[in-house]
Amino acid sequence: MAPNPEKREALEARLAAHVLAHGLGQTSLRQLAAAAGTSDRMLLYYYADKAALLGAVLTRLAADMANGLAAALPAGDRLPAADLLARVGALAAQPGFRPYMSLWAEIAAEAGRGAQPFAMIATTIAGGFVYWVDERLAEPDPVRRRDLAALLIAVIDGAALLAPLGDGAIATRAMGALQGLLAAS
Amino acid sequence: MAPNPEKREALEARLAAHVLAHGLGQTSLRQLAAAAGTSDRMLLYYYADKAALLGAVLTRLAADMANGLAAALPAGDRLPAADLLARVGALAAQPGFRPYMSLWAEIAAEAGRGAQPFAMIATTIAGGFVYWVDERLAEPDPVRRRDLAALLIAVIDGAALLAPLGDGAIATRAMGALQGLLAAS
DNA sequence: TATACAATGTAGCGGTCGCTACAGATTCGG
DNA sequence: CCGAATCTGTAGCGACCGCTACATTGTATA
Repeated sequence: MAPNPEKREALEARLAAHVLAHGLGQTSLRQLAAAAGTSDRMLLYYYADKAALLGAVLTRLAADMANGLAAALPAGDRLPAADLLARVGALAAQPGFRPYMSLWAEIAAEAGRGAQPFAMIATTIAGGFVYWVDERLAEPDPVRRRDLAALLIAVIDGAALLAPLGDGAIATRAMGALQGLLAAS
Repeated sequence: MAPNPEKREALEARLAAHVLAHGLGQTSLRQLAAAAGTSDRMLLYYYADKAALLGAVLTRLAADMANGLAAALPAGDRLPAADLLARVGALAAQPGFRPYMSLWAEIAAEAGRGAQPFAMIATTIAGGFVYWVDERLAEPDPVRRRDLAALLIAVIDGAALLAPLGDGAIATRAMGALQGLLAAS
C-alpha cells in the first residue's frame, strides 16, 4: 500500500488521456485499466477506490488545462475585455482544447447534482477560470473587473455547452455578440 | 403491444417527475419503476426499450419547460435585452425552475459526447430556447436580434452550469454584468 | 358464457459493476 | 542468498444492469 510514485505518475497520465478523450461515461475500472494497459486489480492497488482515482485524474486534468491556458496567454499583459474574449474563444475552439471543454461540461453537470468528487473539483476549476481571466483583464476597477471576468467565463461555458449541438451556430453567435457589446462599451 | 394511451400518459407523468427531481443518473429501469409505483417489466410493456422511454420522458419535460416559459412571459410584448435578461434570470433562479436547468445541463453535457437520444433532444431544446428569446426581444434588426438571443441563452446556460458551484456568486455576477452592458448599449 | 386482448407477476438470462481474497512473481537491501 | 516489500495475475463475490420468456389475471365484447 505504498506504491512507487513514478509508476503511479505514469499510470495517471495514461488514465487522464483516456478520460479526456472519452469522457466520464467511459470510466469503469475495467475500461480504464484496458486503456492504461493494466488491470482493474492494479488500479485499486494504486488508488484506494474509484472515487480517489477519479479525483486524482480530474485534478490532474484541471491542472493541465490551467497550464495550457497560462502558456497560451502569459499572465503579464492585460487586454481589453473584447480582445481577451476573442483570444479565449479562439483558444477554446482549438481542437486540442475542445476535449477539455467537453469534460468540463460533464464535470459541472455532475456537480450540479452535488455528486462527489465532482462538486468539489468543479468549484475549484471554476474559481481558477475566473482568476485566470481576472488576471488578464485590463480594467482598473477591481469590482467591475471581477464581474466582467464572471461574465466572460459564463458565456464561454455556455458556448462550450452549446457548441456541440446542431451546427454550433448559437455558440458562435453568442461569442460574436458579446465581443461586439464589449468593444462598443 | 398496443397499450392504453391514458395509462401510458399517467405513467409518463410520474416518470417525468422522477427524472426531473433526480436527474439522469437515477434512471435505471428498476429505479424508474419504483418511483412510478410499478415494475421494470411494465415499463418495457409501455416502451420499446429504455432509449424510447427516456426519449419520451425528456421530450415531455422539454415541452413542460417551454410551456412554463411561455406562460411566465407571454409572447405578445417585446422587451429590451437588459430587461428580458433580468426577467429570464429571475425565472431561471426560481425554485420550481432550477431542476429544469440542472436537467438541461445534464442533457447538454451528454449530448456533447454525441450520445443518443440526448444529442437530438438537446439540439431541439436549445433551438427552442433561442426562438423563445428571439420572439421576445425588442430589436428591429433581425440579424442582431438573432445574435443577441444567442448571447442571452449562452450566458443563461453558463450561469445555470455555474450556479450550483461554490456560493453561486460567479453566475450572479455574470448575469449582473451582462445586464449592465446591455442597459448601457 | 366464450373469446380475445390488455395488463401484470415471477423468474431469470447474460452481462458489467466496484471491489476483495489469495497466491505467485519481482526486486532489492541486509 | 534470504527475507521483506513491492508488484501483479487469477478468480470470484454480491449487486445491479437492460431485457425476455412464460404464465396468469382482469376486462370488455360478441
